[in-house]
Amino acid sequence: MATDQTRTAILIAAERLYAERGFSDVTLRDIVAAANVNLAAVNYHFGSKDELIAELFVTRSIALNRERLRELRAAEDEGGGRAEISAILRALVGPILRGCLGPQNQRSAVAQFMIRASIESVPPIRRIKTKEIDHLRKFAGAMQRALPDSSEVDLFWGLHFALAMAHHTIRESERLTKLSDGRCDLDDVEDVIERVVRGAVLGLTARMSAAKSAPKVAAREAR
Amino acid sequence: MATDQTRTAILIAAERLYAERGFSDVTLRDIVAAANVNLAAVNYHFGSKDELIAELFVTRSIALNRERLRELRAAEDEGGGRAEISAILRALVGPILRGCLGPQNQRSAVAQFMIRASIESVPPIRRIKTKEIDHLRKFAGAMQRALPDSSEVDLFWGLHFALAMAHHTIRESERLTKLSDGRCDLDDVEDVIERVVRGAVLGLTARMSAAKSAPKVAAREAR
DNA sequence: AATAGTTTCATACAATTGTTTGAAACGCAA
DNA sequence: TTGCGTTTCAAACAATTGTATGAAACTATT
Repeated sequence: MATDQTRTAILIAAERLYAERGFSDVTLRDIVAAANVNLAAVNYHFGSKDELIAELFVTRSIALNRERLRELRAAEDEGGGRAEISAILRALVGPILRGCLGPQNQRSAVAQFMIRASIESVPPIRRIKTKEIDHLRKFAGAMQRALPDSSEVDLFWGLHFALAMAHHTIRESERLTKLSDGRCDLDDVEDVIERVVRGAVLGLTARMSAAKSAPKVAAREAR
Repeated sequence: MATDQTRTAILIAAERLYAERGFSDVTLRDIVAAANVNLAAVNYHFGSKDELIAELFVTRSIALNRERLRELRAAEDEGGGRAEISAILRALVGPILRGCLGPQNQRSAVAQFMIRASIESVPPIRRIKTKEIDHLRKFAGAMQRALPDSSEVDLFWGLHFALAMAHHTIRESERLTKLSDGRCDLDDVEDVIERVVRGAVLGLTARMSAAKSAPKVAAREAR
């Protein structure tokens, strides 16, 4: 078996191509061409195309979640077991944003692949995706410890909105650049992260500290 | 030509199927089966599959934008030419959220189709999508009038985040329900709209009115 | 060196897809 | 009714895709 050259060559090429062009645009023939291996190698080493994608997703999902948890633990340690809400959210959205934005050359295939997976939702991935929820629960737990007075529902919405802003920014970065005539700088990743975190934190903390600052918000009229 | 029965039957069936199952899962044979017409009818009436999708997208895009603008104008009229920022954002995200969430039976195929289009980004749609930016500029303009002291960049980010929260909520409604064990009620559309609008407005107005309320937000540590 | 197990390769297969074709059916004016 | 343009239809076509096959090449143990 040696070093599984062929196997890993396929994995690397598949991840890169899927990350760049999406699942629906990339065929097995594209992958084996990029990996410089024979077409039949995919079925020989992985059984089927779906199993290749599944293995890729599982591996990368673990890697991304590990990085997120690493940052979360670091933040918790720094705060003596209780992390700031902003640090928690930064740990949640930072890794994916850093991996998908910024200078082209230092973007990570892992993060870009995961975004594709979260966008396209191809069958083999959909089947696995349930596990992601367990991962998010850890962040929900940390948020609850950071903001013990907030309602659970509000916390879930805050978590959800943080991911919303992060993912949408990655997916529509081109549109935002065009809309703003380049004035929104998507290459300043740390600035983007702070904007996302700030937006989410405001939504989570406004009830307690800034409830009266935006009076008209709750007013309903139309319909 | 009579009433173009076949043509419209194809359009209706295609919109419903695409909205329900996405572009990649629906074949022309699925569409003509649902529409009860012959396979060749698609190419006869539309030229190609891509042109069918393009016509659908253009039509529906116009319909959704019209509804958004109608609500925006209504809000502006009520405020004597200057709409509240919350009303502007409500006009932006309300129509799509109302069309995609809530009771299954009263969801609109238009809105669901547009979400699919914004998610999957199939070639014929990508080519047209530039026009959407012009539409968003109108909302950016209204926001600028509502918050003349805000920087343009912040306004664009606010607009972007509002759409982020709306679209992500539609796409990941199932996950949010599961994550929160059903405690986040996605069927209460008006509540969802208020949460999205509130989140976006807070981000836009916090600098002026609640800057000191969330002190730690801007602090950077880790790395 | 010989052999057994693993891996690679060219090629073929079967299924699916969008598209085309040419004849049949239809609608309607002359 | 006749004739003509439009629309429908069944069938076939060409291209693409994931998968399977069987022989060849390779590896390593005996």
